[in-house]
Amino acid sequence: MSRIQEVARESFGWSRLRPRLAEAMEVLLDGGDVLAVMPTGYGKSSLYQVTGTILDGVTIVVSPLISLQEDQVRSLSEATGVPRAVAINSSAGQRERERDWDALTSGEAGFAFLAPEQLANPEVRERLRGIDVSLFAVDEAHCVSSWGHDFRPDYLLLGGVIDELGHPPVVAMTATGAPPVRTEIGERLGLRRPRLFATGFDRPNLRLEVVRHEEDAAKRAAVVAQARRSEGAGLVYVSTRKDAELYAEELLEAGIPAAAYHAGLRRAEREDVYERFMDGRARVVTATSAFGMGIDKHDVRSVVHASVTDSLDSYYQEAGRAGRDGRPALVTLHYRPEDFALTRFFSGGGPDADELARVFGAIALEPGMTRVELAERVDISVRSLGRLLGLLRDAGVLSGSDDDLRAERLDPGAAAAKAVAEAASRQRIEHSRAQLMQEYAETGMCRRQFLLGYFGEELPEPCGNCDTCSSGSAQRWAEEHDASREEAFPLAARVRHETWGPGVVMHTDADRLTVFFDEEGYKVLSLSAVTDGGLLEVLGPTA
DNA sequence: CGTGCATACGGTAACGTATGCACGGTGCCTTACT
Repeated sequence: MSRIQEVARESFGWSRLRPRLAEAMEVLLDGGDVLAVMPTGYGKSSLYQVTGTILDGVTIVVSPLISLQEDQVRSLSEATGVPRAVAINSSAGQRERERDWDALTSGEAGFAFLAPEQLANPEVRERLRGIDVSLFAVDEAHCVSSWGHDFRPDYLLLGGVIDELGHPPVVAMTATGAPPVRTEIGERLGLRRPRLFATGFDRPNLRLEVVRHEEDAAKRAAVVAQARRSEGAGLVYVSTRKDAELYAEELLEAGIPAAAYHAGLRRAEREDVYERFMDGRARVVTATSAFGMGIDKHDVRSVVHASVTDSLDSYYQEAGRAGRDGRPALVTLHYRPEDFALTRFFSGGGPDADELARVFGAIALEPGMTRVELAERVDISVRSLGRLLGLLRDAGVLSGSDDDLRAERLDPGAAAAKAVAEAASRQRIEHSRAQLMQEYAETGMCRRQFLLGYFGEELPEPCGNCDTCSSGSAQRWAEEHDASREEAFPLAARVRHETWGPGVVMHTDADRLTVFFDEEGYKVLSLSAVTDGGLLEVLGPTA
């Protein structure tokens, strides 16, 4: 413990670490795994920075964005008496990359930042085997759950990489994550009895508001009006690139220094917008979800959503960029029920059963092909192959690492059918997350009570700082739903439903019970119906 | 699934309405060309 405080103080200049951080570091130094769910600004990064400095050997840090990796390397280089940090990614030339690998092998460098795509590369993994890895950190670990399934399937390979390295202590860090997301991170990474460090989610200085609209024009006008009259730095989150541009134009015309941000901009433009937002030249940024990770501006006074997001996890992450300085800030969701069409589209259609069967058949016939060879053989892109392989793995018909795939003894058609069922279940889960977003938007209860409940925290009284509290709706809701608390379904209890199968109790308030079912996702049940009908059976507490 | 744009339609001129169709987010990486 004294060594932890000493390194924190002398290398990083922190006079005193938060007790929870120091405790988590002790777990890591003892060889244990840690799942840290802590807000931005809490000092999550110190977990791998301090621990990695104390441990001999190399700390691997998985980081999703190259720009983030650069920030992280810079941050370590400013500390004193800390091993050198390198980022291994496509922005470096051949020669520089060789030098970095040499530094890692010789022990001169002690931190390596990589995106999961790097770790999917067999050559990179071969090199890692020649290095003494003493700590494995996964930053922004919610990406495992939100991106692993389709967008960046290599996130699902991290568990295998950790195994290959002999399972050094692993720390997974994220600022957001409802309990099912945490569970998934732990399972996907193969964490061993991870110690969970979850700090409070409540941000009392954020005023929460929701406005429902019927007409698109009315919604647009309301969003613009609010962004115009907001004070200080503001963010407007939209769901398409085109809308980001449109809103920015409209605000500019109204004399508001605004700028659009989305992934369609060139890198230099993106950096420019970011810098202008940071120093205040662009007071309002209208952005897609691309604007987010790595952004650390403390005085954002408002976050306006011009549409719903795919889940409350995403919503609270984006809205939570307001008021990090602790001073009052306003977060407002403007939505139309039609907005959900887009989130449904983004969650994707079902996979092609024929492609799945071809992939499976090709592996059964000739194991040991690389991904590129396999993609050529079955004539699909390497990218969609990654997604199909993930599905086949999850369906339990494929095993082994990527360079050594093994197919179960099964008819390709049957294997494909299992994978299709797996995808359908995943889609139901996605859909249920959007459903809970809608429940939040339409609830009469205190918004904060609802939101915190979603993240597994209880707020005993209505908060007094949201629109339903101000309108009196939250109070009425609390009175109407003043059922004596039913303790038959305690928090985190493992349950089984007649039709939805096994699940875990996420939340109870008054007469409602929220359960996350393994294969269906969230369901909000009426407590009395469940109790009277005997539909839900308690299997026991979760481990 | 919803939106927005282009084209077709009807009935004889211009223009509202109907139908069809493409498009919609997030980032690594690599390799061939300017």
